[in-house]
Amino acid sequence: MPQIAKVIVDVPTMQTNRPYDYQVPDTLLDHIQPGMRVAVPFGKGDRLIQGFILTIQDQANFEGQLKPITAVIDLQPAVNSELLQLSSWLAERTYAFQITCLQTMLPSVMRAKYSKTAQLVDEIDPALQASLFNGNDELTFDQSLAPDKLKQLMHLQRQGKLEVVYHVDDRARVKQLTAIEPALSFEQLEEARTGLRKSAQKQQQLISYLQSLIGQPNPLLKDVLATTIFTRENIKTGADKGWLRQVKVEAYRNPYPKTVTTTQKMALTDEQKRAVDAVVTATQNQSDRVFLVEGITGSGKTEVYLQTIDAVLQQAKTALMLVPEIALTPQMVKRVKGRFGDQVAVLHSGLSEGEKYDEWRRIERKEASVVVGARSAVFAPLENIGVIIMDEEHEASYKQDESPRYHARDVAIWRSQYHHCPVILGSATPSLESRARAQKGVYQLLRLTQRINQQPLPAVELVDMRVAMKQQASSNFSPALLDALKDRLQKGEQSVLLLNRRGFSSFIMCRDCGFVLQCPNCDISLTLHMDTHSMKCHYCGHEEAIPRTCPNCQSRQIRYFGTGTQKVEAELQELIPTARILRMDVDTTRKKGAHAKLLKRFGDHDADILLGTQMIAKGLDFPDVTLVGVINADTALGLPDFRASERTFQLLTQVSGRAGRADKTGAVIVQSFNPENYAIQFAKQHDYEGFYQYEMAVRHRGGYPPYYFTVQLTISHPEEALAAKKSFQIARQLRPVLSDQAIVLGPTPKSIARINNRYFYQIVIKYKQEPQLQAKLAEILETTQIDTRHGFKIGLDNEPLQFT
DNA sequence: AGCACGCCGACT
DNA sequence: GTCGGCGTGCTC
Repeated sequence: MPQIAKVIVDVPTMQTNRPYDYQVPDTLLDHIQPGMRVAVPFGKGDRLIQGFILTIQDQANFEGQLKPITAVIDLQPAVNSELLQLSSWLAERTYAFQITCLQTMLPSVMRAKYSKTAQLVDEIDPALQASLFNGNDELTFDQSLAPDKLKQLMHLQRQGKLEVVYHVDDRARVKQLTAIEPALSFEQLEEARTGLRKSAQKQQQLISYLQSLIGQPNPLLKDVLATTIFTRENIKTGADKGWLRQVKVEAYRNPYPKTVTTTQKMALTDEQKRAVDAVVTATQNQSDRVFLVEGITGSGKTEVYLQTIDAVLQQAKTALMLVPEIALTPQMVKRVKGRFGDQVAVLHSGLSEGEKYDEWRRIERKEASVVVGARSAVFAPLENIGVIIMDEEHEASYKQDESPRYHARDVAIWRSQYHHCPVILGSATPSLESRARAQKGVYQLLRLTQRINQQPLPAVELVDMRVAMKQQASSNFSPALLDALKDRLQKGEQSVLLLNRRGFSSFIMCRDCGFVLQCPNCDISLTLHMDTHSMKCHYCGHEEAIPRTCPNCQSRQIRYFGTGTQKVEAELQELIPTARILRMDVDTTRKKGAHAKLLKRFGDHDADILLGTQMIAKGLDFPDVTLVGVINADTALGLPDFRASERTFQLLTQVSGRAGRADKTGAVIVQSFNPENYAIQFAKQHDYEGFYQYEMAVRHRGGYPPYYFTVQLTISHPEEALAAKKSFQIARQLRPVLSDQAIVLGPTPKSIARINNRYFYQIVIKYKQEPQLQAKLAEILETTQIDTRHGFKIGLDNEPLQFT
């Protein structure tokens, strides 16, 4: 019976976003399986591309002549049945191509690279061969190939003297090392010894050494050379005489070679114990319940995760723990590895491609049963998952900002339903979406209100910058903050300074009264557009002139808001010349490992003040930091995004938690032009619940998530008028299928209206229940496919986090 | 994406 | 007359 494989091909377009039928050659029949990568001919020229086998069946849907699969790339399926199903779901939910989803789930080295070579199949003029092929008979096509040479090649191809050969290169390489293995038995070696001269001391010793290896695991050559008296030459002699064999062994690139000190379970508080018990009970009952652990900083959320993982491992299941990229510090890894040892695999962007591949293989081979990783680790090929944990679940980095625009939280919940296991979402400041679900009973709320060390949360002092500016204009430092910094310097204690860089220069604020220009219709800040010299609302398109004086207090001190870290560093150095300042921002942490190095230097007291952007707010824990200063609390508030308050609250709460975590009490100083703003006030009080209630009312009033679902369409074109026209055309198509409950915002131009010479427009749909919406959006994507030929790009983001 | 087919302007 | 421009259609 002929076997037909349904293959998803690596051609990310709308038209090819479906399985293609291929014939399975008899030679491949016995080991081909769904989930394997294959190389298949595709299109007129039969160029070779990578594909994924979805299913194997005995009937083809396609009427025409089927092409055979050229080769199977994998020995084992690269994607198991669960992840295959997940890729379909993900493609549908995020409006992405299934091939893009499949590639996203795998380490990047498993994505094929393509190349094309020209191969001579007949004799040609030797002079031509010399000039074209440099004397060889093969030549790779690349961008450096001159057009006239290309012409000559095509001519030869038409004459049948040259063939174009396509290559699919799997870059997934297994690292191999050489090991030493005795080739003879103990007795045979002894026999070999008798043939030696007495003086051949080294060889005698080598034989004894080989005898001692029998029954032992084969040592690596490099270890033998490093730890024994034998040289490379001795080993070679042994191999030549047939005493030993040099064998290739697979090795993992180990990103954490240092042995970690084991750590012990900590005693749990009653609250922690209750949380662990609740989740562990769920794991025993195979329940796919979602728990929201709302725990203040220092309440020991991590210990709850670790003990839950421990219980899950005892049930012979596996565990997946997601952590935001910036929180995935060496300290964090050490803590988990210290508890669970070598069965932990770590996946994050700091690893090389090869290291990621090796960690992935360890998981796939069931050598690792605990996975710790950032967003994409949610696709780790674990089987029999017992719990999925997502720390800092409110973090925006869990949402991928390119296709497939998935949220790791949604994937985690999907997988938990597949594995019948619970999910823990943990945060000191849960996203409103999650907290609201806990309110409705969709998730189960577990609160940790006590700090482990029984210390009070640090006192937060608000400094009104409107007042400070009057005394000392144009300084980023209020007298209060400056005095506190000097005080810590004198005591030999450390300080952390946060510069909030979000919303840099994009909005304007009055320096006298803190007034931020708002849209009259939307309760959202207007964004400054320098290209059109106007203030615009990104939601409704409202536009007005840039004010010269403050509409609130008539001051002329109304201007763009924003400051860079370098400028602040220079200013601070001038104000406190003796302070050793460490600056941490995108510029100083670009290189691999730079982030960790900076943190280590600070931990080693190489500096007194750590100055940085948001990245300093996460997870770092230095016992000698007794002061946290926030230079500008309000910049995020000026963003044209309804989540601005939520982000500000989260950020302030997080940095506050950095102060005085050990025995020393900490202080927090927050500079703000809007000290009365509710997000800042609730953060000062460490009152998440209060903020949650208040913000929910604001969201309710404005009709924003979690009261509404949202979906964002982005339309772009090199010509602005065409982008605008197409957007309105799409909006017109949408309205008829929507109910009265749905709200269509826009089309409006995006805040950065032009990127790479393309003009961007967006449409945001807010809705509660629109059964027809998903299908209509998919249809729009389909029908606008023709337009991509004419320079249009249409993108869809389900539940966007960024509205800029 | 990338390849072939197809239909119009400036060259041997 | 042909070479080659890129608009259009299709890929099992």
